[in-house]
Amino acid sequence: MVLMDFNELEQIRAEKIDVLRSAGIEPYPTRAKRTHTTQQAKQAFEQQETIEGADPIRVTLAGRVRAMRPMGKICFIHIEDIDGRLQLFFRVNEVGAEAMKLLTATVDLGDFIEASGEMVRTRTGEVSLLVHAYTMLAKAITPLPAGKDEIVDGELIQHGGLSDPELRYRQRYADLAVNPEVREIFRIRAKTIRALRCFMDDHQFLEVETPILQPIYGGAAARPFVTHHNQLHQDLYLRISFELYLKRLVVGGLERVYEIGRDFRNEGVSFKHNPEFTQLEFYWAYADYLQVMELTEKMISQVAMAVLGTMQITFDGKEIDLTPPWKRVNLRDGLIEATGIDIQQYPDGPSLAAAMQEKGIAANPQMPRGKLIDKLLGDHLEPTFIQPTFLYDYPIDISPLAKKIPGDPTMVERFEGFIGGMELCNAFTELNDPIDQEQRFLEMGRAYAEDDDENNPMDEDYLKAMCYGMPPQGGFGMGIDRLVMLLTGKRSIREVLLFPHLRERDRTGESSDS
RNA sequence: GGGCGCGUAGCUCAACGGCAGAGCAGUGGCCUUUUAAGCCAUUGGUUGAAGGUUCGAAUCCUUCCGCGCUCACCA
Repeated sequence: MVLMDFNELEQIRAEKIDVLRSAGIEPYPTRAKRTHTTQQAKQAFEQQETIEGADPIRVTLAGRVRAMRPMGKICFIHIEDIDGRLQLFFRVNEVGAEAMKLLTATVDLGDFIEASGEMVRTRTGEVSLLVHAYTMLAKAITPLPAGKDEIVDGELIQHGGLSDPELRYRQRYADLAVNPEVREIFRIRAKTIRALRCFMDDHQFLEVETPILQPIYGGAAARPFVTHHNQLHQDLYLRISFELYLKRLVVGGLERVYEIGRDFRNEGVSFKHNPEFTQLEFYWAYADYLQVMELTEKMISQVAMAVLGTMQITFDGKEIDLTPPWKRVNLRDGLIEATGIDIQQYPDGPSLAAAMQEKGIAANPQMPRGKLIDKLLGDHLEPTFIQPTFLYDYPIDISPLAKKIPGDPTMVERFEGFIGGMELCNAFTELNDPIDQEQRFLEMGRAYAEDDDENNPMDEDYLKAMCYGMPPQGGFGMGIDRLVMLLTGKRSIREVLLFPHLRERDRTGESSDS
């Protein structure tokens, strides 16, 4: 029982709850009566101040106590609310001796309080609320993990605040309460998603929702999470992409569709991977991957402008310019330049692996050709693409849902977008030939072991949809978390997820018996 | 999963084989314009867990738990 485990500091605060109750004060009242936020009150005051002999501005503010300076018969408290901090000025003259005594006896840093009075300027010129009456709104028992801070030229300088990453992620509420820059990350995240939505809507894309629980997973090479429907006695998978469902909708005549939602992949966790992550996918009938490329650079640059007001961002100490057009690099040419290997000359895995080994690049000859190429581009191209770059024209064997380049049966019309040395998006001209698609599924099946989870099962219903006729279309997928990383300058995906996945804490403290 | 690093008071950190400490927060006192308020006094620890080496372990060794970085994995 967590409430039995109060430490000494919490015990002392919990006792103050009793002090309040015995003074006839409810420490958790049902309602608040706020009339202004801190900034509204400040603005109202500053406006009124210019008028000679104007009536005082009377307000009721509510917020969390973030600083407290009791000085005997007066007391200064800074409260913080959604849009900033404001100083409360308590004087025994206004609030009375009894309330003054209770203030210092029962109010702690972290408590939510409400105070009403008139706006004034203190001797040092700070706009403050001269408090006539105050009430407790919610007594905090656990002290915030905050150090002291000061405001210098409007900048908040924290002295010894919360920095332990584990505590920050496990107790994100405490992190948010204490670190305003963390709150800002999630404002940027919200703005980013809104800007993406606006962009898609403005381009006549219809927002849709497709199943998260799927009987057959597909659309990406990834291990799925498995779950079970009890009543139907049916295993279900959490989706690893939206692709196959969205393209069914294009078959149905919804020419432009998009979805923003969560994907789940049962894979390793890293600074750019979380088991669940947010994805934008769109499908665009009668467009090809070149049009998608143009729409992509337009979208990202416009989103940056909407969110940050600029197309110049700084990521990992590097200046990045998102202004279109972006650099375009042909995959084959890029690999020749970076590694001296012309993938065209090595039609299968073993020959390509041998060529790689000759260049001193570790390569497993057992690996399929596509995976080797993927490894080459991941190691030798991806990290070099700091400025926005489209890498285009991929080998067919790592792109089973993309359409062949006319006249070249080994390559497909596909591109990936990279920024800051990180893959951001993946797109292609979609394969719409059901017979070709069935072949690709069968080839994929052969390339993977039967028990390999990445061996995507044949989705017969998807083929059936395609048999009804699927218009040519361009498709696109992007990790929104990574875009938010770029826009906030954060190197870890965990920084841009409110509740990143962490291993379960060993609650008992006993060593595991496994 | 492998390698490296880290885990000490509520928070930020010292002590690196010899009495577990500081600042902030807390508690008591003084203080009617402060703002990292100040002054005086003071509480607070199973050093992540378990085992081992040693006269003696926060410190050295082993195992485990968690976090970080990194490699592997990751159309």
